[in-house]
Amino acid sequence: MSTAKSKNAEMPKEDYVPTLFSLFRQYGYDGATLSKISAATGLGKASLYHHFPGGKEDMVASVLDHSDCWLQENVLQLLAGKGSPHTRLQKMCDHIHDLYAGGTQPCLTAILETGTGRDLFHQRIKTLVTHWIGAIAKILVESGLDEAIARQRGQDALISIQGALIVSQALDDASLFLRTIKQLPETLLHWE
Amino acid sequence: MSTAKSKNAEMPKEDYVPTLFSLFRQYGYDGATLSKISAATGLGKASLYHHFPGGKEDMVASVLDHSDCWLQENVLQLLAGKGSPHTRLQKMCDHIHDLYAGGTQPCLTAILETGTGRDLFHQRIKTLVTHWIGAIAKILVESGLDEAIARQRGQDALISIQGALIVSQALDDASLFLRTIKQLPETLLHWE
DNA sequence: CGCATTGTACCAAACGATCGGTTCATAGTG
DNA sequence: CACTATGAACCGATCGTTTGGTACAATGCG
Repeated sequence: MSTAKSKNAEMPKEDYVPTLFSLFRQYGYDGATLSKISAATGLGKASLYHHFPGGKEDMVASVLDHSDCWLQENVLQLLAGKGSPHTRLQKMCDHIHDLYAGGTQPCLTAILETGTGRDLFHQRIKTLVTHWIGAIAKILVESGLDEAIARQRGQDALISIQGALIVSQALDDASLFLRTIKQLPETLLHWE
Repeated sequence: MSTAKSKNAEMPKEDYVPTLFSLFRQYGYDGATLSKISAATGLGKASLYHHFPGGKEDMVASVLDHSDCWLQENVLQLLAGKGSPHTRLQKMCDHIHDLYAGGTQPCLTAILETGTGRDLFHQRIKTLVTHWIGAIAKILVESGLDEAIARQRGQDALISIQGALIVSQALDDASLFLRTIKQLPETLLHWE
């Protein structure tokens, strides 16, 4: 009986990362105050500093570690694996769908590129996005597209995902996002 | 007297809107503190409250008024005007290029959809984006596309613009944004 | 075994700094 | 002079952070 909310359950700090992830993607670095974080995690401020000695910056860093891990498992390994390119891209889109809760949740990296967060995490985000684009471009080359075209389409893939998230949330209409990622594999692999 | 010479020339509050616009698009609602606003405008806090009695929320509202005006002049009137659809879309893209400084500046509406700003301005932003999409869809219908397809492509246009802005800034590479808006008219008008 | 020691997980309270917001005396201009 | 615009000080609230401590389980040792 391990999952129930026991009062004295000792939680390693990884267990709080999903909650932090949800908070930072919603409020951003400046907007996610320690009070909000304390309320959301159920931990006192001081306890937060026990798990994350570096404070708020440390928390975001942990969330970004988790994001790097997500990208590795759900995109990089997947795209480099077995199956037809179309199938692999399809699976990537399924994982993207889950990550953004069907278009109802914003993107962490996008929101961290604003305000104070940008100064602190821009380089990490740049690296993450670069790897993502590179992995898509690679599978497109593998399936026969020209190198330059593949690189452009890798960029276009991220553009579509990020743009669809923003517009979907501006319009309160997730169907926009769903349509975009659904047709993404065909769009990327289309000839000429 | 002419416009130039008075040392303490009275500045109507509209003159500060561009500075506020630049600040809010860069830092967001939570990140743009009154201290930053005071420093950027050269006005003391009291003077800011003289021009904007409603405080920070009032300032953002004025910036959004300005944005509504921009959309009206640079998109809605333009797309409803004379010239071939392609030419009009081209001109719209030129204005978009200027608005976002060639892809080097973030989007105000996107950043206001985060943190505290979302609760305050979501409805206004939703209306603005809806009008933008509608205007693009209308000109596409006018040039012969099916109504449903035109509506989708109007959404796709905003998705591409917003996405390109985000990815360009994540990668420190404005060429991505430039390429996207350059090929936007052809993409929107393409047959089939 | 008994019992002190250590280490972990947690929190209430308070820190100095800064937040958004307000007031007011006065400098500048007509 | 009257009046407007403003700089500067101030307000209570909240910011991120730190201190000092409690509760408890595991360990060391006689």
